[in-house]
Amino acid sequence: MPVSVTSRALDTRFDRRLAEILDYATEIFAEKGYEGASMRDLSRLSGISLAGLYYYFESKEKLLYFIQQHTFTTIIERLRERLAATTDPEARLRIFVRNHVDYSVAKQKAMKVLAHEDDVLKNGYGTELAATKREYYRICVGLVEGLVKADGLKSVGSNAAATGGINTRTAVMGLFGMMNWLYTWYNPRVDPDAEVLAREISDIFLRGIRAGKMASKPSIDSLQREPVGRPEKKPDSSKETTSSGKRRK
Amino acid sequence: MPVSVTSRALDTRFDRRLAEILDYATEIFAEKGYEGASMRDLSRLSGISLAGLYYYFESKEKLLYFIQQHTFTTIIERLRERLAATTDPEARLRIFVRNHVDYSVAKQKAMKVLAHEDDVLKNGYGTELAATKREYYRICVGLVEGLVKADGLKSVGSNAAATGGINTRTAVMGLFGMMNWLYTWYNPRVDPDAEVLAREISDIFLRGIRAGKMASKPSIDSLQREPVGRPEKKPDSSKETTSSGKRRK
DNA sequence: CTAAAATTAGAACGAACGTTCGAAGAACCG
DNA sequence: CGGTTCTTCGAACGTTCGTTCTAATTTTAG
Repeated sequence: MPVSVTSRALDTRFDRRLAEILDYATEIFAEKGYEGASMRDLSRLSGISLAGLYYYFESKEKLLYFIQQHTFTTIIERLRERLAATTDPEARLRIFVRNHVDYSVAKQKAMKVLAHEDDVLKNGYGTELAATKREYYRICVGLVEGLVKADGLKSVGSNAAATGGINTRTAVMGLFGMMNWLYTWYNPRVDPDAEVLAREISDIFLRGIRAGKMASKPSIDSLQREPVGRPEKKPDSSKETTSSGKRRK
Repeated sequence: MPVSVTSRALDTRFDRRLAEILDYATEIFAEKGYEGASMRDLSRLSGISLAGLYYYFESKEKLLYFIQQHTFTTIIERLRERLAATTDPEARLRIFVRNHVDYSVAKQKAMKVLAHEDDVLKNGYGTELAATKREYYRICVGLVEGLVKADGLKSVGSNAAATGGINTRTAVMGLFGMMNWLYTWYNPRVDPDAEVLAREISDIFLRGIRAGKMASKPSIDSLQREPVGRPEKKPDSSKETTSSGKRRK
């Protein structure tokens, strides 16, 4: 019977062993992808027999769930601790970025698994993870809105706010993009450390969403709704492709 | 024998049929991932028998290669056409973003496959795609450097340039992050169209890399080298994980 | 030391995988 | 019309997949 999911309980032999296996699993999932990695790969890497693995978890799916859930909750946990330190909007946003970048740099593989195998888990664990993810997203939106409010003015409407002429959702997703893309390119040997990196990303974002003398139009947009998706038949008009092949022997 | 890979040659029946299959393949690869999707899935979706598929291409791997190579070269092709229109640095950067966003919105699934199955292909096709990708990346770096130069000053050093205090590589990767993350969240029914989206992303990026009155330190950094990676043993000190499991019946 | 509990692993399960083969059907050209 | 070429497919190939069964081994506690 499952007990907890958070950090505690590294005490028992069982938990320590499971944690070790999860690290190995994170490694191959990051390397070969969830579907591409086999339990036999994990067996080989961990040195535990194929059947032996199943003493610690009940399925490959649950293995992925453990990894993702732990990664997510740890990030949020640490964020909450750090955010308690200040109420200044800009400082809080910088803390958010710093926290995310810190974890991405320290646990690059776990972040890759989190970002890469995002929509693998289905109805059971999938919805729970989606909720955790939404929670994290909402924290970020809250920080950005706090920032917009603190800067005074420039906010247009209530849910379709404009940040320097930029939709809040777009801005937040842009920030997540910069941070979550890290795993594809970050190389500790040539790239700045987490502190510098977080500052650079924060700078781009903060300057980016604040109004300045723009080259194009200042900000006349305010017509963007929130995500409430109504069901509908999607036409999806995409066609066109390549040619070339083998053409029969 | 393979002939071309670019846009032409939708003439023959063979090419038209292959193009159709590639569209179906893009769809399931986007939905289930390359490893997760089976040839039987593709057979079912396309209505072509399992064996019949192999008349048009020689392996699942080649299928992925076709999709990725075509997507990449099309984007670059269109970009080159559009860039010919102007020499103004800012306008050119905006064209780059617009072109990328346009394609991402119009061919969301293809972009997902491109971004998601980035490191699946190995030595043969893999290196060719990597070269194409690097070419695209270099175009973007060129545009950003042109922008920095046009803004005058602020450039520090030659390869470790500072754009408003931000490493060029970081800035470019941040931009790619914003654009390539699109496929994870963009919803045509609630989000701005490509034009608006491209403008918002460009605005964030352009304001972001230009110096302004900052809240924190202005820009004293200039100590970041370029990617020249020397081979070395990576220690990779990451440990720590979750607990909880089933604990034997 | 002994007995119970926790932990490991060899071997095998059915299912699904990518791919191939040979023959049958459809289209084309004289 | 007949003959050649292009296109399609059912059936099967060998392999690998996630998972389970059962028994043996190791650890723990009295």
